[in-house]
Amino acid sequence: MTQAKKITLANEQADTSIPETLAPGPKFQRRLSDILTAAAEVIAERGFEGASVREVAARGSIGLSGIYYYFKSKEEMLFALQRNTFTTLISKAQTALQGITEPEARLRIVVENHLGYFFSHPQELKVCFHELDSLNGEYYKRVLQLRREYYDVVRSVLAELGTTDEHITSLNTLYLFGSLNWVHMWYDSTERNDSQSVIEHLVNLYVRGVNATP
Amino acid sequence: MTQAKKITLANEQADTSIPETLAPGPKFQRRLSDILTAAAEVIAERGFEGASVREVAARGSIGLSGIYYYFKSKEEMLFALQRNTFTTLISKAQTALQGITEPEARLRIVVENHLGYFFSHPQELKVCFHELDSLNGEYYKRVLQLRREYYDVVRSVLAELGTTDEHITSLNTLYLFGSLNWVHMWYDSTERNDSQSVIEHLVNLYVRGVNATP
DNA sequence: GAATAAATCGAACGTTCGTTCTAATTGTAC
DNA sequence: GTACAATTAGAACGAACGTTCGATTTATTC
Repeated sequence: MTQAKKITLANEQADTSIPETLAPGPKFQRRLSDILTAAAEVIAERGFEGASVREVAARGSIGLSGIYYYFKSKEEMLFALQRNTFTTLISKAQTALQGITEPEARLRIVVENHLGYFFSHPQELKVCFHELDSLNGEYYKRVLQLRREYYDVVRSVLAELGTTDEHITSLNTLYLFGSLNWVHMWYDSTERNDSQSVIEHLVNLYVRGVNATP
Repeated sequence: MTQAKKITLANEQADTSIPETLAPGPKFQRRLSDILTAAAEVIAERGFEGASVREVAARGSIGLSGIYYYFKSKEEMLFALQRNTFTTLISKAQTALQGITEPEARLRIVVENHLGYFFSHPQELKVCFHELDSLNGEYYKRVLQLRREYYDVVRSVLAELGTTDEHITSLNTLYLFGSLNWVHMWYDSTERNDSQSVIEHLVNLYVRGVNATP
């Protein structure tokens, strides 16, 4: 009954030690994931305020009130979407970085990871990009924390690359995030816009730009 | 009576040759400008869909229905805001570039112009950054055209700086816009965040990053 | 100061929104 | 097949939205 609340907010497993009924249930998770995909589509297209729960429900093949079985509010839906995206980005980046030591290769991995996820999940990234401010209170704080974690991953990679000045490295990290997140405004997957060259030229820009003292 | 429509959409002067009554009237323009400032504040804070005409009216010290004396719809208000911002950005950049020939100096001027306008009008730039997709039809087309004009100004400056490859120059221009437009997500004017160093490091990054063949 | 235009106001309209509630349906274990 | 929980459906709520309209106030011209 309070399943949705537990899952999306705390992600804590039901610690009931009764028989063998999988607590959240794989079916529940699959349905929830479907709804989040629909939500990403609608919110990316209309913005969070402009997206109606009714349209998310329709595109998720569920009734309007059915949404509220999985989320206690529209805002919690947005929170779950952003939380999923950032935790995925962080864990994928950390996995891909493991064992790689060469600084330029590590930067390439970070850029590839981010843009690769954008190419396959453009709506999710666009929503995370646009709608942080649509969250309030605890939701806002927790997503902000995840963004900081992700930011730290990228900054530590840039720090190894060139200058040792912390302030400059921080600025460069923020500039890089700008470049990365702006891609959705111009990248057109229907044109033969080579995704690999987008990645390569961005890496080149920062490899050359970060190095060398003035 | 249909003054608002003429001004905001076509900007055509009333060609009545009667005596000496200034057609649009400076008072009309001043009031319209006040309302647009209020609109920028509210839309920057709540997003276009989330911003209510009622709140814009209240912050502009005018009644709800008074807004519709100046704009025929909420969407036209957003259009006027974006049009003003981009035409200002373009004309300021062109003026500042006049007579300057050194490529690096020209890039510095472009970055200074954009960020300087952001530091003094953060709400307006945030709105332009976020809400292009909230416009439809003719409004959308005309703002898109202005963005392209501004993009061309910046691209031509970057083209003089280094590589002669058109495709790479276009990519670098888009990366630069990303870095520039992302600033509003992290720049805090209350902290002693030195705005000049933000400009300088970004210029350095692109001066070094654009040059040199792989 | 009367006449005309510019600017503002207050009330109301139909619509859509997020959310809730209760009942019905489906799946699952004995 | 009966009992019970998980899941969905339908109808309804009050609130807030963009927009319109007629009347009223303010400014301008003679």
